[in-house]
Amino acid sequence: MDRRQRKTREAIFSAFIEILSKKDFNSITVGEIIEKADIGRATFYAHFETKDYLLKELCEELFCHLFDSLDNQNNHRHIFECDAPGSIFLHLFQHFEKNDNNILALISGRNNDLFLRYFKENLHKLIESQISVFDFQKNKNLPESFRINHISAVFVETVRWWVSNGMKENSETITEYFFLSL
Amino acid sequence: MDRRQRKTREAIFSAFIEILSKKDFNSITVGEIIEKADIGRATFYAHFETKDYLLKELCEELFCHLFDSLDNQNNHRHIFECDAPGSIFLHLFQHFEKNDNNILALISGRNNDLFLRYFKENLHKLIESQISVFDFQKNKNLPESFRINHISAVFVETVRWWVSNGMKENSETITEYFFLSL
DNA sequence: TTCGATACTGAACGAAATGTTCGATATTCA
DNA sequence: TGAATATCGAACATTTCGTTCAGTATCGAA
Repeated sequence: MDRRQRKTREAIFSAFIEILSKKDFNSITVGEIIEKADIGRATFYAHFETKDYLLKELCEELFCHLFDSLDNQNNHRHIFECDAPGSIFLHLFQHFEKNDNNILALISGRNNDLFLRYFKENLHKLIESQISVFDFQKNKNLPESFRINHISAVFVETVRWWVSNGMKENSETITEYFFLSL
Repeated sequence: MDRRQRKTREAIFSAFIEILSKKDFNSITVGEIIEKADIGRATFYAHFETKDYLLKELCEELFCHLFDSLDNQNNHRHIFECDAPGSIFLHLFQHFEKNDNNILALISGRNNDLFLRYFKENLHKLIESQISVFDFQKNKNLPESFRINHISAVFVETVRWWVSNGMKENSETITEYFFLSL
């Protein structure tokens, strides 16, 4: 990708994130974004069809990054076999703790539902692949699709509670909460 | 309230619900609503300041009704003592099953996040008052605010799963799922 | 370094939606 | 019946949207 394109795209994302942490998504205008990003109006529309697509691409960028980095760690784990099974969830909490990609500004702002929904969708696949970790609650005879939805929902809600309560617990403790509450 | 006001308000709500079940909230215009409700533009704004307030008042109306009717049933229960503790959740599922107030169109449409968030807020209070029902999972030593958030989240997600999977289970079964998954 | 390709600028535009105003009309309820 | 009030509906300024286009700046490959 052209360096100019990268810079513009980055400027738009960055402006958008900053505004998102302060204002409701619906009330944000394209005019605001291009002013803060300091780009021309036509340029914005050359990159993103609408405000909704901008949001979609931002989410994809953020969560693809997040889950890709997990996959890498996962591969390392397979190679060195140094991690406990299920520690992938600890890694997730640690990512939030480190606030990679300013993700905290988004999932703690007033638009957090927007992001947590995307997050949950991505989680679904991860949990499906890790479902064996949760065999301990298999005896309850609940349908598998129910269980997967349940587990990802509980994870997302654990994150929500943690963040909105000031993240006073460390990532190990919150991981424990997550598994205990399942 | 003046009969004219009631009729107008009802027409607006009804039109809004119908449109909500088909379109994304953000893309709905006031023009559409007043056209379907068949009222004058000025009349709409005499009733609701903005589209967001309309949504807010709709939610309040729906969920206040729902929880008020529960309170009544609850009082009956106190009087006759014929129900098992915790059956209040069965009653909730039954309300959805009967599709009171067309609530299903809303929580199964593409805007269900909007309503489920409001629903969860209302649930919070209910669950706080019913927390003794969940003593069985108290031994996990999780903070009470975490537990309350957890329980309401699991309830909401159970409803979401149930509805989006076509409500194949009856309300007794889904109540069982809810309690089993806690 | 050059040069063709491409991305950005910025102003201007029509279209659509917003929220308000106001005089005229219709309805309500006491 | 009559005073109060809700609705109508058209008109209005304002804001936002999404597009167009000619001119300028930047890029990357040769």
